[in-house]
Amino acid sequence: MERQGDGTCIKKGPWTAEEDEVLLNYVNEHGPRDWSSIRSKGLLPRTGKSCRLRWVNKLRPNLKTGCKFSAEEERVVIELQAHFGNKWAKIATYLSGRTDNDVKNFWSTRRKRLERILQTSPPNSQQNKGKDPVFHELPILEVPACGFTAMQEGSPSGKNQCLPLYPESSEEYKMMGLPGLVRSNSQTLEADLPALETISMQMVRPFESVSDCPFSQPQLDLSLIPECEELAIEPCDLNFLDMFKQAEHLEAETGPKSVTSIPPMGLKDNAFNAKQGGAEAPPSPDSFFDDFSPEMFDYLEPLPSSSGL
DNA sequence: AAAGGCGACAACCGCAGGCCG
DNA sequence: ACGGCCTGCGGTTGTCGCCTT
Repeated sequence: MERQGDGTCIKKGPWTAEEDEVLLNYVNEHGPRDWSSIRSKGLLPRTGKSCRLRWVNKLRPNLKTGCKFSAEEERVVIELQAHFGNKWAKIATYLSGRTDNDVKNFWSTRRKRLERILQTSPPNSQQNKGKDPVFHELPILEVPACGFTAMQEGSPSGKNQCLPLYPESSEEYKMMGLPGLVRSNSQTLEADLPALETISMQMVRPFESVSDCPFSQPQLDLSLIPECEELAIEPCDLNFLDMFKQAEHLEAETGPKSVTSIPPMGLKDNAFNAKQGGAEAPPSPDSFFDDFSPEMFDYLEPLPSSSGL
């Protein structure tokens, strides 16, 4: 309990069943609003904020409480995070029964795990001396941002298209990741929102089989955003290729079971090798995604739930 | 069996935006 | 136009239970 200036006490910490009941009764009677009046009326010694949070995250109807993220949900979160950034509330609206807190927790747990996995990897090659560790860029590496665009087969243009992304800040750019720099022609994000709705629909009705999963059918028609082309090459040098070299090195040392035995994220061998040689032109945009497949997620994190698809 | 690591989840905090007087 | 209040959001931290060593 914490005493306020007005003499009243504010309770913090875990909610009791009795408090939940009071809160539910209040919402049933008044609707999910006027949270502050719950305290002012003396119904609960909780702030309006705390009440709202409790209702949104636990008491609201149709929540998937105690239910782990399915493989499809994971993929959707990954895709949407690549496009929206850390807009958890927005992402949550595309996942039936999930709250922003759920998505946020899911993502941070995932990120922590990835960081830890890579931290246990041997030190980077000389190329990384004096640079931030590669794992700082992890969210980039795990997000093949164009994967879900393959489901836009019914788009008006009749083509599968990548959502356009124009990073306005370096932070946005970092969050987005290289694949997000690739897009087709002049489409707006708003124009692609129906496609996102499709994702939501898919989440409500889980894919019947692997072959139904739109993520497994990448047919991309992509081109680089001209103004970002230069930027796109940079992270490739700094991160992707470092990762690939690391992976290659580690695989030689520890065998293919190593967690860092990383497939080259859709880079075709020729593109990868050309880049390694350093003399050739950067890989073509298409070559980044020709090999995209759902398995590309799996090196980062096994998806136990996906095995049962 | 005990200890530590880790993942999942719950809840708080600070900030920003909208609304209203 | 301005300030206060309310709501919503994102970041962070704490807790608990399970698993591994």
